[in-house]
Amino acid sequence: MQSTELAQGMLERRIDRPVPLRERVYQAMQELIISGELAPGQHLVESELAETLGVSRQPVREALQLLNSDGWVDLRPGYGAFVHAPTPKEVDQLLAVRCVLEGESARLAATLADAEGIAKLRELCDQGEAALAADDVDNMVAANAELHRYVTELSGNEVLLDFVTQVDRRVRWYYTPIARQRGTQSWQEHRKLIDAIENGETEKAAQIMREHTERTRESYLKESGDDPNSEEPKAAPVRTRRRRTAPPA
Amino acid sequence: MQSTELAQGMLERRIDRPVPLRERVYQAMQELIISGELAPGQHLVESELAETLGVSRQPVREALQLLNSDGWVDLRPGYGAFVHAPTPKEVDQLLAVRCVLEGESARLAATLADAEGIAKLRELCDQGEAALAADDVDNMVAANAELHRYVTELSGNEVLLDFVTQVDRRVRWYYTPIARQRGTQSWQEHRKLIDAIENGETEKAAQIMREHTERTRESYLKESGDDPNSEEPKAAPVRTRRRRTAPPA
DNA sequence: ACTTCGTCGACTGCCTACAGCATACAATGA
DNA sequence: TCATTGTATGCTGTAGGCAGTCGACGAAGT
Repeated sequence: MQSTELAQGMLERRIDRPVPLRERVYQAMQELIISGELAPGQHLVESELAETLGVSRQPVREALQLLNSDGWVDLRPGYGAFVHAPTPKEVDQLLAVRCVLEGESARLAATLADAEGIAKLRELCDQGEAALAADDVDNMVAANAELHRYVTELSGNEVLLDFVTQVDRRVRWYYTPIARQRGTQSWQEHRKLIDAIENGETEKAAQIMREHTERTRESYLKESGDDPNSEEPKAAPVRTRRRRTAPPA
Repeated sequence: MQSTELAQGMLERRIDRPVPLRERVYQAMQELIISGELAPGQHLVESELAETLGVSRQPVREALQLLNSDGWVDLRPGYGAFVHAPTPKEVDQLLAVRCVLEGESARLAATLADAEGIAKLRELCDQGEAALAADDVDNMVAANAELHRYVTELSGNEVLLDFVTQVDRRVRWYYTPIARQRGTQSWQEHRKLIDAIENGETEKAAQIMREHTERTRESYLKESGDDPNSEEPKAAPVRTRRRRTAPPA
């Protein structure tokens, strides 16, 4: 009967189940970490977080495990959770991995991208350059991130997209100063990349992307002034009195 | 005082805390999935698993979340956990990602590897070829996996190692038939790879590794006979009576 | 003083319990 | 006969609580 099908059609928009608490805790804690309210190395006490966020310990625990698998916190069985303190070395290695992954993204995108995709890439370029001209760093970083993400999406490899996203989450912190430093040149490179993708020049696109991301990496090194081999976390672990401290790694 | 330092030195071996239950549950379930006892698509009921494994639901939940982040099971909030049913497309994409990641591994290894590392690689080759000659597929697969892993370790990039391991876990299933098919040729390629690494020929090593893993990927396609674009899971989801079924994705 | 031992508080890991929703099935009406 | 509504049951999400262990601190012994 058509009424049935119609009804089903109307219900097709998935019913949004209430978001589990663990998801919301995850979001909240991510923001607390980004904002620096939870300092790198700091010991995260489940009961405190639970009280602060107004939930029980269980969703907090589950959120912590999520955060752990995303690299935001380190979990030491029996000792608790600690805000992850990235070392310059780790960031450098992440940027190196990003370089090869996105190189492959560009290569695949060059074989697959259609006119629509190209148009969207160009528009993101416009947005980014407009933000640059307006000295609006936040929007420039956002446009940049979305452009890179979208290239990977155009690669048609969802696993690749997944990995790139993982890397991206863990280095997003460091983009702002880099973006400020790289400025105009970065967007010129984007333009060339898009041209190569449009023309289906796979190797050239891959090459451009690799060099582009490699320069980002160099920018990070210059900007941070850190020894890329340093194993020292940038922020020293916080120790408060009567607080469990991290055991020897 | 030296006695103090001595004592600390002796304690330096980390105290092995009893392995948390969630870890053991994780292991157990991984094996159940690999052995096929838990079929792809099957709904995993927390209380059943808890009873089977003799623990409460909590560690089971935590193990499920671990398995989720490692790609073994899919978690749908409010609906429960389902054994991940990989599609040929997904496996193909994973192998494609592995290809670029390990290519980079080889490149870096060629710049860093020392004599000791090279020797270990050669030994793994010996082991693998011996296993091949003895028609011992399991050991051959193991040697192959360890060789690839060790190349990445030699790259000196721990993040890269982490990512390669992730990919590896998710495709390990499929190695056995491939290894059987590729046989001798695979180990010849390994030898050439090691030579290139030893000689510090970075680009050549990377090239060899990319082609080597690319051939693995092609072998998978041939062996499985599946359309790499198929979105259909290889094993149909199991539905039992009175069982919660997967909601529309 | 310096070390060693014991005590205390704190936190994690795990368990049990309960509320609410989802599904399957039966009953009801057209 | 088919669609719809009601009902029972299973399962997830969350709360709260308890035992074991770790770390800090102080007391006692050397």
